[in-house]
Amino acid sequence: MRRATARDVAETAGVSVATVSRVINAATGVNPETAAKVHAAIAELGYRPNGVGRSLKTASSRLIGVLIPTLSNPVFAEAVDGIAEGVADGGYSLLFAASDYRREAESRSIETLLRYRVDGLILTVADAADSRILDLLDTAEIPYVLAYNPAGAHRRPTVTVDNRAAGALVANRLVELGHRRLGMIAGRLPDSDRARARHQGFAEAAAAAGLPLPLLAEVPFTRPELEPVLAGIFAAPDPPTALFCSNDMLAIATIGVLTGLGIAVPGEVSVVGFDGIAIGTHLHPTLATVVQPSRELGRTAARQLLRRLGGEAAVAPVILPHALRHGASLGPAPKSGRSGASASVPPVSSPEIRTSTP
Amino acid sequence: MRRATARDVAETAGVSVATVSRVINAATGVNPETAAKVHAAIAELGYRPNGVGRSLKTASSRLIGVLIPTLSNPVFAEAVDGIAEGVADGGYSLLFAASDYRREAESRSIETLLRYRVDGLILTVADAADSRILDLLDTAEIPYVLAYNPAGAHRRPTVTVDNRAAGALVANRLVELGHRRLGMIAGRLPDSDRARARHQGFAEAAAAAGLPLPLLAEVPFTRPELEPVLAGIFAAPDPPTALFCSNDMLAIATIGVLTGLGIAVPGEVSVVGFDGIAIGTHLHPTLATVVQPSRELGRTAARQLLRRLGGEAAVAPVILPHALRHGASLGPAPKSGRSGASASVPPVSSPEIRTSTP
DNA sequence: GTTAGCATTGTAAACGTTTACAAACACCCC
DNA sequence: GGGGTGTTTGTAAACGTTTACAATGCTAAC
Repeated sequence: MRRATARDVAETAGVSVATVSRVINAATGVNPETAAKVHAAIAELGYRPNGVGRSLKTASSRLIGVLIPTLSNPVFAEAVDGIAEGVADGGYSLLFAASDYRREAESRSIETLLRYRVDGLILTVADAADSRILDLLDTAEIPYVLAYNPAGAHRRPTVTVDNRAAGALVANRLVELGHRRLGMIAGRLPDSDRARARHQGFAEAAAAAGLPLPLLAEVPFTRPELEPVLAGIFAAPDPPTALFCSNDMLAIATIGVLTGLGIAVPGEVSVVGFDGIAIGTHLHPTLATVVQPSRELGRTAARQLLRRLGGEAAVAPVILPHALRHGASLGPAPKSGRSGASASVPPVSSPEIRTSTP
Repeated sequence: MRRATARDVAETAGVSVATVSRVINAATGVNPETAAKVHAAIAELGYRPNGVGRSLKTASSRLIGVLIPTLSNPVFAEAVDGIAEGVADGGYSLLFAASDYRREAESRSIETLLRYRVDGLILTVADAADSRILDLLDTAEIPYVLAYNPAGAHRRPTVTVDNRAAGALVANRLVELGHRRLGMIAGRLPDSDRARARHQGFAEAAAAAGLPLPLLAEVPFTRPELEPVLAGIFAAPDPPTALFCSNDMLAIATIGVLTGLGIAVPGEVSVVGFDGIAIGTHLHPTLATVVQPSRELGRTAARQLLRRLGGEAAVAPVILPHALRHGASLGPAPKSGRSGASASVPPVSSPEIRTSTP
């Protein structure tokens, strides 16, 4: 049976399609009796307005495109849940795509979303400062809001935390705990401006505290091969006593591999993550991490975009608060190096050290 | 600047819109030189075909609607990732909605998805056997595939595991380990036919092993208030020595609350979850659970739906394999009850006990 | 009784595609 | 040279809405 159209409803109700349209759009100026007839016809036929026809005519799809790296990382899943919550108020629906951290998939997915004529986009891209596709959105004047991507010279609207300050916060806390040899495990830096900002803050704070440049290991975001990397790091002399991981998933995997290698966490090495995924507090050991409010971040991004769609001019970046959550994976620096070869760690001069929580 | 249309491209290239359409659809029978001209015009104007116009004409949106309870539970997030992977092959995109476990949101969301004229749907509903909205989809002959919802008399296409057998598997394993007083913590049973099937299998196997009816506590899926529930259970005489939770998130929360109440896991009570979310192996204690292949489940659901859209008749249910994953949250029954008041547990007669792994 | 004003409804033209059909043309064979 | 065949292109109608505009009928004021 063919699906009923407004025309069918019109015939059944004995009115014109224009009247039907007025009724379903709750427009003013239609006789209550007529409206009742139309509603009866709608119910009788099981009519459901065709959004495609409407979109074509009104040039508005009531669709928001969402692109994130992957749903397998709870930090993004939660944000999308928040976005869904946020756009529902405005009567928008979500057209979803995942890039799997691949840049070419990023462009391709956005192109697809644009084909559907989404009214706006919420995106987490590899690098907000250097993105052809974002340039394209800008020139085409297609409204979008970034999520997680750091604010910067690009002046693009985004909702995020201060990743650099957060990275510094971690370094300072580690220094406070007596760590002198720091390391960072990150997803490939070119694939994540967040990770880059976190690393920058981390390294800067380490330098400010008079520490040597932290070791940096980059691994692919998807299926990182941590075992050889970590084995290598801890086979070398004077390995780090603390590792900052660019996200919680990486931190969890890192702790798992370290444990497998017989390296005690936090006895021999402390691990700090980033994101504050809910499950972290239930891990063994509980995960020390920088918490960012993901659901709220998604909701805010949605709200900002709706505001923009509502006619407001370019919206300013929003920086949400972050916080360091303590966990059992973080402890004081061990008294001596793993190999026993390194000299004892000199005491840290506390006066220079400050943690900052925005 | 107005967005370029096929008409603009046609004028620029000096051809008709029909030819433009033929070119972008890679149709046969167009002169290579003409095609080149058209491609040049497309590039020059930055033309992007309007999917809305196309959908209207072709009566196919190349859109798949997805409805799940929530993205906050990794089991669904992973499945959606799998679905996205699966439909991408066919050139489909995903229109996403979450019901938050509320039935009325379920209908409302599906109605919305249908307005966009999705070509098909992948759904996890509260109760596949009793759903007005699924009846509606059936009569309207709108293709859909369920995910996670158990197969049953309703004969609806679904991709799932044998939840009942899995529930029985858990009970049998607990009996093997000497547990005699079992309990189940579940989301509200009317809100989840999966939980119901798991409970059924669990209770049946317990009965078959000659055990008393397992205790059952139902809590809301969203923000379950476990503390009073568990406190109540363990204040009563002869509390259970093993708890089967209807999903991993609930199991994790349960372990957390039990620990807070000073009840040792698995020393005093064992906890078994369901879903096999990846993080479970990193928990403290590691989570014993029934593993279902979520990503694969999503991928399969997508494939089944595409097959159906490709013209195949009603597709049969697919039952994927499940497996019990051991974890430290599961141990042998304690020698005596928590209060010390209960009699010693009689030894279990092993011959009657069988575990089954499909 | 006329007519201005208002409320209600209808008519028809878009929106951007796809596609059946027709037209134009070149080629080849007799 | 005529006509059949095949390739390439164009014309125009449709898909299901919304909405500007016109038309209709009614009320009320003159």
